[in-house]
Amino acid sequence: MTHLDIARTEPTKRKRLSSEARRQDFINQAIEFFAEEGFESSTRGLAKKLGVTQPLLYRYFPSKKDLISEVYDAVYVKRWQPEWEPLLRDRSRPLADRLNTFYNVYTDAIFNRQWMRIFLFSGLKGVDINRRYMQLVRQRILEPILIEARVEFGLPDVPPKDCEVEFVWVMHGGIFYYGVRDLIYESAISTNKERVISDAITALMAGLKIKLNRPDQT
Amino acid sequence: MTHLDIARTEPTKRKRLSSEARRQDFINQAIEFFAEEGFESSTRGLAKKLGVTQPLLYRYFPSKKDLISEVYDAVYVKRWQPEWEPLLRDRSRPLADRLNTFYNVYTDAIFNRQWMRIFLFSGLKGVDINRRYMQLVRQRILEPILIEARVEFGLPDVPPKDCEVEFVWVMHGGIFYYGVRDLIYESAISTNKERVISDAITALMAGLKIKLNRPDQT
DNA sequence: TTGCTTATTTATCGAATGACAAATTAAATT
DNA sequence: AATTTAATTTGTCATTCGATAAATAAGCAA
Repeated sequence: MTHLDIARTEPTKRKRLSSEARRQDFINQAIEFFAEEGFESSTRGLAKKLGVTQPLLYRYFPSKKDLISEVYDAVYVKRWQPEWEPLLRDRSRPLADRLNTFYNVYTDAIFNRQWMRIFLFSGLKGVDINRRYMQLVRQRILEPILIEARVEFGLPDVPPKDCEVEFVWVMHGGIFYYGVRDLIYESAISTNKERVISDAITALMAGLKIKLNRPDQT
Repeated sequence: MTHLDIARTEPTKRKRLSSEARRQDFINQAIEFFAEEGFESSTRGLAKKLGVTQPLLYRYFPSKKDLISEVYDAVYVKRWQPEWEPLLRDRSRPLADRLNTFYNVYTDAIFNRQWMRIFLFSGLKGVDINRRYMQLVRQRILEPILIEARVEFGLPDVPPKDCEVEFVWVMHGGIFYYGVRDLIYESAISTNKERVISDAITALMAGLKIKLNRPDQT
């Protein structure tokens, strides 16, 4: 809608972007659009948001499916920061400190309405990239945390057990779900993210201390 | 689909259910259908699953929207058990025991693919009943847990602070998200629900002990 | 200017959607 | 068996969907 042309003084001075830049702009706006309306929403709705006609989209993307794939890629792949893992593994700092820093920067990256909604939408669709993201979290975040915890507690360096990974998953999921309540359900109580994270990490460390020191079945 | 009639020996012996029973059957199958396919899916698809024609649905429900409302009601309202709260408040047992019992029966009620998917779908749609459910969880589960914890720790009976509720939310959300990983993403590692719950409660109790005893800003 | 290339729109297709009215079938009642 | 009532199907509508082809407009090079 919005008919920007009408509001504009210069008549139809259409700045032509390079093909690739325009394409990127389309993808970015598609992220906003599909995050809000869901992937079932029409390409006509998206074109309206873009201020262009619907068939033009097919000049830039072969099909709606391909456009959505680009959206996934921009959200899941391009917003993952490889420096997160070394941050968790930096043994010059106490683990609790590292965890606080990490979860603050990690949630800075993913705690926004678009990321969260696209994650949930795609999860319900059962797309493959969603599963791969979960594996990435396990390998690059949760298992490193367990390894570092054993070092911190002076325990022998054995590979993390499944039920230990699950335990860290619960804490991680609790923080993630705080973001869902805040940004999607808009029902979070405290908007003090740092505080929520530090409390969760306190409980995680206390729980890990108990759990890792207990001789375990499984 | 399925063409049950063909498999059946007696020809077209169509047992006629009472109107209300048939309606309930439609709702139950609609839960399955929309949980799997999403609420955007067609009434024709649902009719196919039911083995009837699509216009028949409009004999039982004025519109698709009304049918979906019935689905929400059946899932959110009718599966909530009022005895959960007294269970949490039964001071004849240690709180950790009560929490274990409660979370096992609570997850028995909600840890199924249908409930979870409908919860997530409706959350993304931002329907009102979703917000009301979150308030119910807070009032009937999380705040009672905090009150009972203060009693357990011999602390004065003051109303729970927001950041304390948030802390319990994180644990609750962690358990909930375990269900999401298990039933929707199908990426849970341990399928030992009881173990996951008891570990989470251990961490919750340890975290609460630290948090409730610490003089707190906010 | 002229011609060439690329971006964008107009017009349209076939399929699928929610909904409705009328015809048909089957059960219930007399 | 005849009649009434309710359940179900057939047929159809206006709209919307993703996608394509052809026409137009705009930038660029000569």
